[in-house]
Formats: sequence, C-alpha cells, structure tokens
Amino acid sequence: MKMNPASPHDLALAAARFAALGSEQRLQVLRLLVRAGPDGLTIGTLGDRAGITGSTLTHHLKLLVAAGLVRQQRQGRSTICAAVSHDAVQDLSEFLMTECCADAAVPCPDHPHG
Amino acid sequence: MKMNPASPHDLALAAARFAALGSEQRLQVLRLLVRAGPDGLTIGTLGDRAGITGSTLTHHLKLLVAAGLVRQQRQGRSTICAAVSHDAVQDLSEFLMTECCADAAVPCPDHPHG
DNA sequence: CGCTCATTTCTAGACATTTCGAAATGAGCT
DNA sequence: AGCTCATTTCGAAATGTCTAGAAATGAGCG
Repeated sequence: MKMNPASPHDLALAAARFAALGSEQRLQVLRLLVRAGPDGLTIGTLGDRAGITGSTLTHHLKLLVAAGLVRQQRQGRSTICAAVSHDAVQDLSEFLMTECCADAAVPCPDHPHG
Repeated sequence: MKMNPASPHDLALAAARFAALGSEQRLQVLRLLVRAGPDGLTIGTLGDRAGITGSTLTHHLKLLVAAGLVRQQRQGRSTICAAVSHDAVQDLSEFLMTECCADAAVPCPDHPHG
C-alpha cells in the first residue's frame, strides 16, 4: 500500500523530494520541463539545452522520477520527460506547514495560512 | 546589493535552499521550529527533541540559516532558533512555476495557477 | 539480420556530506 | 578570576553524490 506521491506525510519521502530539487542541474532540468509544459521534452533535447551529457542526465532523471516530480514515457526511440504535478512543490510546503505553531504557547499569531 | 532571500530568482540559491530541506534531520529540525512558532527553541531543546548531538545540530543549522530558512538569536547563554518565513517554500514553488509552459506550443492548457 | 540513433548501465575518480567525540569558545554568575 | 552551562570548532572516518567515458541495451528501419 502506497501513499499518494503528491502528498508525502512521510518525513523520509519529503526529504527525498526536496533533495531531488536540491541540485542546480536537476533544478534546471525540472525548470526546462516546466517551461516545456505537458508535452515534455526528449532526454536528448533536455541534455542539449541543459548542457549535460547523457549518462549524467539519466542519473539525475532517475532521482526526479523516483521523487515523483517527473514522469517518463517511451515514444519510439526516444524517452519523453515531463514535469509531473504543478502542486508538487506546494504539497511539500503543506508538509512543513500543516502543524504550524502546534507547540506554540500562543497559537498562530500574525501569519495567515489557510 | 543582494536579492530578497525569500524570493530567489537565482538558480544556485534556489537549489541551495531546496538542498537545505533535502535532509531528513534538517527537515525534522525545521518542522520542530515551525511547530514551535515564532518563539522558537533553543538549540539544546531542539537537539533533545530531534535526538541529534550538539555538533551535528550546529552543522545542520548553519545550512538552514545560510539558506534563509531559520534565524538565530542569542539570548543569554542559549541560542534561540526560529523558522524564518512562512512563505519560504511557497516562494521556491514560484521559482519553479513562474515560467510554466513558456516554451510550450499550446500555452498552459488544463492546470490552473495564479 | 545488420545498421543507426537514443538511452542506460557500468565503472571509477573526485569531491561533498554526515556524523560525532574531544577540545575550544562564549556567556552568565559568584 | 574561576566555575558552569550552551554552543561551536576541529579532526577524522564512513558514506554518499556528481560527473562522465566506454560499453551495453533497446527500438526502429531496410
């Protein structure tokens, strides 16, 4: 049984997802995919635009896919990558904020959230 | 001249900020601080609750502070830590989404954002 | 099947992170 | 100053990440 990958309530999963975003190259790759929209890009194009060699790119994409931030799909000889969810990062934000001020003496003073 | 640390339009800075969140221990620390609210926690208490030794905690906190996610302030013999901004992560999300679908043939089809 | 293109796996060196104990520093207190 | 508590720095070992070249795999095509 697996949890919805878009809403990680598991510390390790959330950390893995943040870590996947915590590399300049992967962040650039993901941004290229976000820019490209739902049609995505082939790995080759992605590598050209980002200036990353094939094997390195494969390595990074594996992390992004495992983190649930990118989906892949073979189309002929190429593999097409696309950014997964447009709320993926916002969901991570929720993971941090859901219990905001739960331990505080005064509950949630001056910062609106909700 | 420096950019507002809550809104990184710089790839390296955004990646560093994500990376700061991409560790189970640091994420746990930050969540404890978010729970604690604006009053924050001393490093000692933080270490007790998270089960992390002093020197390790100092190391992680340095990263979180450098990323602009935690602020520190000495109070007597203790150092008090508090989560910085409640939009910090949302700002990171913006960094990713601002140019959403900019390169797409069809602009922004079925995913609302704004 | 043999050829070619696109991607992946393998391997490896370089570099960074993580973690912690021991020693050093800073801050209050008497 | 001397004492004590809280935090930081130092040193070091273990582990993990990053990067890429070379070889292997998969997919279409004639």
